[in-house]
Amino acid sequence: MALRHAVLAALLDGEFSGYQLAKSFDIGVANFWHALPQQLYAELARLEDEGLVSGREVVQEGRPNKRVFTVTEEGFAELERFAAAPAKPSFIRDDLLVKVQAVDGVAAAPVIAQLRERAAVAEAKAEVLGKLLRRLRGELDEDEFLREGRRIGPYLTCQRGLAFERETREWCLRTAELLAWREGD
Amino acid sequence: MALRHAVLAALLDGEFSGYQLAKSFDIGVANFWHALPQQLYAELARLEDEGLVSGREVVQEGRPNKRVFTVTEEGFAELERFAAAPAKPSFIRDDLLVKVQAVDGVAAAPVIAQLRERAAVAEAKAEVLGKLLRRLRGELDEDEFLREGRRIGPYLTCQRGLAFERETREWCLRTAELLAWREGD
DNA sequence: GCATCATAGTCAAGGAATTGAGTAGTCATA
DNA sequence: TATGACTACTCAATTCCTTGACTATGATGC
Repeated sequence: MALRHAVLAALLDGEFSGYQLAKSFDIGVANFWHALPQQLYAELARLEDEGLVSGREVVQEGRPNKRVFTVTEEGFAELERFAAAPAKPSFIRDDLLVKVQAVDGVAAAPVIAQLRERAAVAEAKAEVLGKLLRRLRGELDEDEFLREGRRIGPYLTCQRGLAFERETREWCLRTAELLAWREGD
Repeated sequence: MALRHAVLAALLDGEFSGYQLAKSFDIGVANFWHALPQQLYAELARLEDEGLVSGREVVQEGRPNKRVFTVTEEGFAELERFAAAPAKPSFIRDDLLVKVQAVDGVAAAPVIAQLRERAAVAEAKAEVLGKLLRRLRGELDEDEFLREGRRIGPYLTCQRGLAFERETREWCLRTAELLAWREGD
């Protein structure tokens, strides 16, 4: 159960509601953890139950009220424990790679189309991440920020995400070209 | 339910038993899909039930017998359908990145240690993948093989895996150095 | 004055994955 | 001769994740 730790880590940047997390998970934390809204709500409820986060009602005008959460002392302690514990090996799951693995045995055309689409998605995501990086470091240049910034965690993970998306794009395009060439020839 | 497709894709390269798959998943298919032995056995049983693979007993000397599986016609058809269906977005889950995200709020030392360990693991995996690539292309050079080979799927996915591991290594090392420097200063 | 979208969240069912233990034969080594 | 390591596979419990539908308010467009 490590979604909880991803949530705690995301909440280090301030108060967020389940809804906000569900939105922002897609660009920030989603570089390394993905979750649907229902999961986030459920996890936040559990975390609050266990006293690792505390929620408060925010009354809003012009839209429904929301509950925002912050990490408690116990929450920090839990993160601390988690960070010091041995990490389980990461894993990727990608339908598209399964399809490429099987491409010699199935029709290539739909796989090529999906590779190109994925390349476009990766490019868009890379751009978003690039902007996020510029926003995070503000006026400073990268080296300066990384030496002196007081909140570099998200920056570092975004760097990783950006590199990943760029490479996904390159590989998808290369692979799509190759398969298309083999089809046409 | 897409483990089944990863299994089918893996079985395109020949007959394998659950045990063999469980081993080789770690180097080949595990670049994009990870599964424990129990899951593989269960999935193979289900696939056989549904007629997508067919198993046969192989009597062995000096070790327990095993059941190896091959993809049936229906299995191919299922793969075909899968390859043509829209791919769900891939996702990554990585404890270590969660830890880095949270690194401003927790002790950095254990995170640094884990980054270095991960870098070493990634390097080892990159080497294995490099060897696998050389083995797959045999005498040919890469371009030639990709133009003319008749089984390039695994090669392409290994390329992606190799790039991923290399980048994991670079990022882990850079990040570990940075965090260590910030600690020491 | 109605439809639609965005915010904000909830509920329940079912499938998939992880955890942990267990069986059983073979082989090397100490 | 017994200890551990490897092959080969199984079972059960639990936890986790996904799918899909549902409620409700306010804002915006037509």
